[in-house]
Amino acid sequence: MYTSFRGVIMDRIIFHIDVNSAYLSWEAAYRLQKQVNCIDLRTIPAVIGGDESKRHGIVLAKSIPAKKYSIQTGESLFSAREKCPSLTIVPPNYKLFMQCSNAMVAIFKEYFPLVERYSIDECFLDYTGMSHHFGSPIQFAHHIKNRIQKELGFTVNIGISTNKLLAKMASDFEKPNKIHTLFPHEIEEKMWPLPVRDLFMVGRSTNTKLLRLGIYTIGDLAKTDKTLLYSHFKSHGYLIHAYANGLDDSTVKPCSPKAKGIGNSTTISFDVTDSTTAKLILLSLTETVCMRLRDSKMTAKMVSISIKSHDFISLSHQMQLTEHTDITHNIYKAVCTLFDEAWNKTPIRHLGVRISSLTSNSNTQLSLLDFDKDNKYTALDESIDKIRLKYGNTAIIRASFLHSGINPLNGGMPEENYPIMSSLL
DNA sequence: TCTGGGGTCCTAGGACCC
DNA sequence: TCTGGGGTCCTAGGACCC
Repeated sequence: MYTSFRGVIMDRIIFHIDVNSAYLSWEAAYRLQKQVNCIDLRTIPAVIGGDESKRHGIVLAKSIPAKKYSIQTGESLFSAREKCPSLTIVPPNYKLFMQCSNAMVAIFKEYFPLVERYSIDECFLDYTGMSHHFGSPIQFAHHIKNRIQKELGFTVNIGISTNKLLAKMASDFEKPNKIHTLFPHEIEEKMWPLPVRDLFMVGRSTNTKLLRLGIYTIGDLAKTDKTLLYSHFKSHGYLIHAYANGLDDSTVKPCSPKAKGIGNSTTISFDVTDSTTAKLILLSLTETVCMRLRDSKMTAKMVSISIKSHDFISLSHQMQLTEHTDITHNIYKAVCTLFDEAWNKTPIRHLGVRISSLTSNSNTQLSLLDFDKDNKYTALDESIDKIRLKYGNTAIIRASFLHSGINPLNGGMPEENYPIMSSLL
């Protein structure tokens, strides 16, 4: 709720727009546009999936016919194929996905000064006070949905309500290509009968615990005593209780305020059993992370690594640097120390590098002791960044990667000389 | 050849201080 | 020798989202 200039309390009108099976729809629309007489992936059991030979073989998006075989996003392609042997599997094309996402956002920006890009395929819009210009919320939702379908070739669901949570829940109702409202007076009828797992922020683990407590539907949760929920879920209990009752006072925000951290990680196509190889992969991850850091004009003080072993046991280790930096060499030194301290010699499946405690690079002070050395490294990083910007990421690589068989820049989109997706959002 | 990658937030428990 | 207690900071891990 907010007070208008006349002092009248008005309900907000929030839209949540969600692309139906985003990756799959985008690929399908692209193929239809490029090729004549080709089959629409949305009409057959099909998924977008990673490369199994690289151990990236999971379902990233599924068609509605694939969903009928109970194929789930995130499950292995191996098990998806078991459920549906005739399944069509298509690799992801992240460049295309970014273009489709950007094209959709461009349409929203024709009407809305403020678009919250919640993810690559979801946006929140604030329609409050706009009925005057564009008609009733439902009329406008039809207009914008039809425009996207006609001009971009894919469908969206639109949820309409008085806050973001309810709008998001509404867009998740029947799909595809549908508009739903979930106003407060409709909560009891439309949201409370749903399984509690369908509520935003009730994940697998919370769901299991709720079922054990005899809480099966969102309505059950809404009517559960808050203090009981607190005793089992701490502050998360209060959150899901409020959500089950349709309460959310967060506002539609312009893009992402500022990143709290930058990280890249990779699943390696083989198990790594020696520290030389592991550190080479960590270097490639550090390079990408640091390029993104410098690109965002920030410096970092916290460095963390993560290791997932061949048997899927994860661990992480972190350390604070003595001062903020954006120098690849200095961050890599910390990464190596962390790895040596953390690795217990079990074969490694996955490695990650993440930096946080970010601050603007304009207020970073150089250490007096290392002043000359740091200046040299800063100049080196700068020239490398420039060359890569101008001639591509493979134009200059560290000698240690030569003949190593390891990608010199790891993280972001595999196989593509393309900027990191999240940094474009 | 079953199980990705990029994020954010919260909490338990230990270290340390007075 | 019957083992304070409050506070802060840090870390690792886990939960959730897309």
